[in-house]
Amino acid sequence: MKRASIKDIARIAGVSVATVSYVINKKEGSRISESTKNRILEIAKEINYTPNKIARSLKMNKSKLIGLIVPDISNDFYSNIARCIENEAMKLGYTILIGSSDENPEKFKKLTELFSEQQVDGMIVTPVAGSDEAIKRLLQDEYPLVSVDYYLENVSFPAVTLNNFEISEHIFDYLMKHNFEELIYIGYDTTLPHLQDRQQGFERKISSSGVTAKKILVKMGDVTSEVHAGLEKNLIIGSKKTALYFLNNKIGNAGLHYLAKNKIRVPEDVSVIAFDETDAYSLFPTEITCIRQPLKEMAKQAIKLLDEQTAHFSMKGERVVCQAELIIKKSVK
Amino acid sequence: MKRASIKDIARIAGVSVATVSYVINKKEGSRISESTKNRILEIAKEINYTPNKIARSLKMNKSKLIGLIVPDISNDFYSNIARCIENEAMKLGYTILIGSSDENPEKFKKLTELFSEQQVDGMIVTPVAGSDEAIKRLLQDEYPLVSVDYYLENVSFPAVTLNNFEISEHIFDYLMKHNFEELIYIGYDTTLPHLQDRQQGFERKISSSGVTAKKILVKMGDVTSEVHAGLEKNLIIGSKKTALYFLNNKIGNAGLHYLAKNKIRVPEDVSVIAFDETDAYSLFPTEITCIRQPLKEMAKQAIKLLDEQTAHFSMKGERVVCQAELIIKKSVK
DNA sequence: CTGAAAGCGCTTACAG
DNA sequence: CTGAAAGCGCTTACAG
Repeated sequence: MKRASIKDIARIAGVSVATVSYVINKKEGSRISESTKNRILEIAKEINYTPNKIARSLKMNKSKLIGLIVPDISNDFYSNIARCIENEAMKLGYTILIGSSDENPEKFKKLTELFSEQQVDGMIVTPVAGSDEAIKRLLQDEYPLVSVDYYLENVSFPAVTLNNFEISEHIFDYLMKHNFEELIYIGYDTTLPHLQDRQQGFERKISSSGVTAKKILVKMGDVTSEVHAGLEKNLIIGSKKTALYFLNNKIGNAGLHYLAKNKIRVPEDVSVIAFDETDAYSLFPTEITCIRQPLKEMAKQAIKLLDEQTAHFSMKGERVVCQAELIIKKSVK
Repeated sequence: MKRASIKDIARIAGVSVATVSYVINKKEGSRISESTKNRILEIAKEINYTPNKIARSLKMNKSKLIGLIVPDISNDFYSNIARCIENEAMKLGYTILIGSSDENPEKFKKLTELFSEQQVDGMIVTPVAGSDEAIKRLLQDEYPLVSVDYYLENVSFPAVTLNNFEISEHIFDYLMKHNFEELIYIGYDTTLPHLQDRQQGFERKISSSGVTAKKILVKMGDVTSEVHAGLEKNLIIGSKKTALYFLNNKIGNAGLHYLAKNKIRVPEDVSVIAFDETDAYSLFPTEITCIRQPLKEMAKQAIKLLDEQTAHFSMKGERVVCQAELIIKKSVK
């Protein structure tokens, strides 16, 4: 795998490496004669030259690499946003390094270290509970950083988030139009603020309305079985007119799985609203009313914020809030 | 983002960069005195030193980067295998660069160029129709390469594949035990050999059995609508005892979506077998009998083959065939 | 219009 | 036990 270098071209063309470099990089400022330019370009093609970006990176102190840390790239939501980020990154000439943290702060830290050693120009991360330390460290080193989905309260850096609180309020209002007697909402048992926002938006409305509401919180590790157990215990078909609100896609999947398995009809027996819009929902007999996150927009903003950071690092911690959208289908009656 | 270098440590410790390098890399051969060793390590920690892998890569001609090219990282199957590859890669100290080709040979080529410029140590790819040119080029440059899922007939390089032909034969035998009068199978309209194997294994059995079988081939671009149209036309509920065989996860999703939407019961109205095992299937009211690909095993083999290639490049083109498994659930009666 | 030279942060064979 | 030096493949300010 011996690759041709700028030196080889220079030798063959009988010019200096500087000249070759100028030609390859199409610098307009330094004017090389057309003839040498053409000769160099021809030789480059002939010997199959491809630039060595690593050498370039070393010299330029820019790798054009972005590290992306998600909880789990095999999770539908994250693979979808990763795809959007990939697209936006490519547009600006960046390539994506990917790592999954499994919501584990140790792994998260390892990944940040790995990526920073690989000299990524910045990272897009979804922090996890306990990752504050690692993040502060990166910020201390003035590492460009943007968080998507999650944000942290006690650390200030740019984040692309969702109007979680407001959309949950909105969902409550939407449900209330249908006169439900009981609401059951299922979320994570977590300290992560963006997920708490989702719950609290809903809760604020509940408390000022007097409707019966049951909250089920599940551990991140064992979503499926806890969601099933929670519904088993709390969902009594035929007693009251009930709506379910699943606060993210994993919970939504587990919840719908439970309903499918137990032949509980939607919306005849119970109504459902689920956060996130995933392909999987389409296999459920009823089209699911859901909350769509504007993934493309979020990805675009994240890359933009990151790219700005690479130019001028700032700790401002501006937060870009994207607007989630309620997609009304047929699962609420 | 000025980072400490080996030089800084050397200066502070009053030793040469060579000494620092030896200590940092824990070379046992060259024995540095305990006292300088400790001093260096302490300083490194104090000034927050992290090695610059790019400089190391340049010198060593090894980046510890692997490029992964899949058709679409947001597709459930590929994000799952990507996750497995990530895990296996990490074990050997590799980091993953990701790119999606969208089954587009131009994009595929771009990604190979991008990754090779980034000096990846090798690539794991799923070739697409028309990517032969780009692949040959890589092979010419003696670029370590492994294909997963897909393989190419006219180009020889290591591949991790599935026993597609045999598992389809096996599925036929399994279905025949249930005395179906009609089989409908849906696959891609493609020249890719591994997908043809899936069809042909099935077809060989059909022709020697005399059972009625309908083949539906759909274009890769527009799976959902074509699957729906195909089923609309060919699936007549109540006429014959029928089984459906979906040849991959995208088709499986589209097919099950059609059944769910039209309230066609499984297995009462029609039986179903689907390739791949995805979370999405769990939202379907019936547990789906499916073919599980051993993703972990495939990832492990892919990384192993690639790692071997980086040590000694060979064009042998050995093919590792992994065994798919029929997971019997409740969708066949 | 072109080249010599320094330097990015490392590693390593060699010398002492 | 430690250091001087070359070199990986680039870029770029400077000189001519």
